[in-house]
Amino acid sequence: MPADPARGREPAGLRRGVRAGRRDRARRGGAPRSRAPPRADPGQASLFAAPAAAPAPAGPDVAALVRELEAQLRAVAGSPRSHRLNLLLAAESQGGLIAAEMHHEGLPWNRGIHEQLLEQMLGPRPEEGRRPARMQSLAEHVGRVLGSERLNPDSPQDLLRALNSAGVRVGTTRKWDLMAWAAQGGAQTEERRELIRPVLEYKQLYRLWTANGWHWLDEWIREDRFHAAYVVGGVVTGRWAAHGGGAMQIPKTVRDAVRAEPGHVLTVADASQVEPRILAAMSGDRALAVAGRGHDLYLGIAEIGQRTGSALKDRQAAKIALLGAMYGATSGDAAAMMPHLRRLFPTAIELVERAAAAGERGGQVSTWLGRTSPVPDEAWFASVRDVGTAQAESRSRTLSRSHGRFTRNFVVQGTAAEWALCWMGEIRRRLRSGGADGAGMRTRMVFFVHDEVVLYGPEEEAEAVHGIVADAAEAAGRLLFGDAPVDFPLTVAAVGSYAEAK
DNA sequence: TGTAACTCATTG
DNA sequence: CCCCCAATGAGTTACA
Repeated sequence: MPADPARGREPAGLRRGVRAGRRDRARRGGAPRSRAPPRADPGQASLFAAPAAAPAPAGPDVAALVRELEAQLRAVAGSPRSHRLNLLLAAESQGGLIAAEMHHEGLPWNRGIHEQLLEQMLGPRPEEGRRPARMQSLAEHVGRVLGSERLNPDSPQDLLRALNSAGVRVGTTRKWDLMAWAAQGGAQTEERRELIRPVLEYKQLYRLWTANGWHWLDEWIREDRFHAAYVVGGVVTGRWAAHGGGAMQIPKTVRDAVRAEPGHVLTVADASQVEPRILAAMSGDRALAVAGRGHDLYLGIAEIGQRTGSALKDRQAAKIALLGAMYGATSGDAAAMMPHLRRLFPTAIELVERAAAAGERGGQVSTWLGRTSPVPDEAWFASVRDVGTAQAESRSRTLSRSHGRFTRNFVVQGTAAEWALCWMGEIRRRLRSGGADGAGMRTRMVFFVHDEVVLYGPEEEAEAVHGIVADAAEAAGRLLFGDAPVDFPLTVAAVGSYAEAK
């Protein structure tokens, strides 16, 4: 059953019911549309009770909610894909519940270990408004080395000027630009590395300090828990977003502060190569599905590549090619491998190409369960139509292609988000019905990042939990794709520290 | 002075 | 190897 990612849009009532996301905010140009009411603070636990002392809260208008629900039910009933839409609504609803539970539960966070880590890397906590000692001395050192006293390395402009005048020919101050410059040094590569080393070190410490330093600890860790505030369906594709604390970007360097208490264990379950597996399932591409059965999908492709003499002969090549196909790479190794990929997996490639073509025309695409992509705004259509000059035509193509890459990725990323939602829903159900006495287990889901779930509970439940997350992954695949020959293997680790996983 | 946009690093 | 998809957040910078 091939999916048609470019099929017609859903009824308007449903499109309001299934939130379109927050993409408008990120889009430049054009006034913010601001049609959505201010989002309720996810940290506020009570949905129904009005704050006692607050005057006339702009709480939910029950009559309006009922009207919205009725419109939604009508829209779903009138849709040719009502079964899938109902599944989407149920999954979203369950997702809302899970997000609230995770927020309430919180990820165990050992403040002492985090502080130890900060002190080790940055030095003691500085006075307010001052740099940590290690950063201050690095800043001064960088200034001396580049011959720019009074350099403020926090300022990209300052830093770029100083680098250029010291002979470091880079266009930006990005880490990768600096490393590329050093790598091109020929015989001087080592000297160049030595020159930029303190700059890179400063940048690394700066990031740690500003994103996950003492301020972050003070603001986000309460009683040794990090309570991530999720926004279910907050991303335009249907992925979860998180508001506050950078919950979806917790760097690997601080994950060692996530610790189980004695007698407890963290179970970290990570789904492997979800998006290409999703692509295999929704396109009905048997060859791609079979390539991932029972083992690493990219390795599976590499094996096929070797057998058939294709250029996709190692894991890295297969990975780059497949990611490029889903992201819409137009240059480099990924683009060069597209013909090989198309020869091996024509059905899968056709799906993403059709999604891209629809997007380039300004059309909508939809996920497996029926979430539709937004229509570009009027300015987009105007620019795409304007091909009066060479410059305008070039701009038109850039915009068109860009939206094509977005819709190309939307179908895969959005359907992967649906799978993840079903996966967590199945985990939740099994946790609640599992356990020796049937009263449910004590282990809870405490954290989620797109294709990875962290659970926390007593050691003695760890083995059962491992089975539950794996069963749930399989069940989610069946729920969405029936008996399609695609499986969803996991990497599961029962650990005392998040840093030990993966 | 206050806000919007940019820059960079981080995650999947 | 940093090109391409989706995000958040802090700090800087441009500008009204």
